[in-house]
Amino acid sequence: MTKYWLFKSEPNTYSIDDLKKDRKTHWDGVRNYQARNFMRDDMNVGDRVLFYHSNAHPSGVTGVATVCKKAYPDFTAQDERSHYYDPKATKDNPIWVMVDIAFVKKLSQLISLNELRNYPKLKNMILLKKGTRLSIQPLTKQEFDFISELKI
DNA sequence: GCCAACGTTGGC
DNA sequence: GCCAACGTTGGC
Repeated sequence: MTKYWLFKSEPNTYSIDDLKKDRKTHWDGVRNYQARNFMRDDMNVGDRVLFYHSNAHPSGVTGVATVCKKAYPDFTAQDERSHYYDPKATKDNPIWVMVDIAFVKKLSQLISLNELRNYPKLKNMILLKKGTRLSIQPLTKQEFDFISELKI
């Protein structure tokens, strides 16, 4: 069954334009157990992804992507030179995983966090709940469809 | 297992 | 840059 997700990224680090240029990328650097578990346990090839710019001006949804490779070890956790290095990660116990995502489309206009807050249909979105900082969040099909069709 | 201290996220 | 909210760490 297709599932729906929201991925946050700081555009300074990796933007929708970077993904458009690269066509696909590995989603490295997730160091939160809940987000990891979503990737490891629930994500499958073909799942749909909303691409969200965080720490941006403004922050908001900027595009759509799709999962194109199931979870596998995040090798940056074992690379001492990486910003994402985790000394506890080993070959036998990589701890952290990543998936690959592929570019689908960039929205004609960013849908800002403020705009999202205005839609009653989205009032239960995890993103809009106070205090949630999860960088990978599940969406309902209704949420995904509604948002991805707001701007062509 | 509790919880204070610390680090991080991310909107503003 | 500020700071609220949250997750993690580590002493006990």
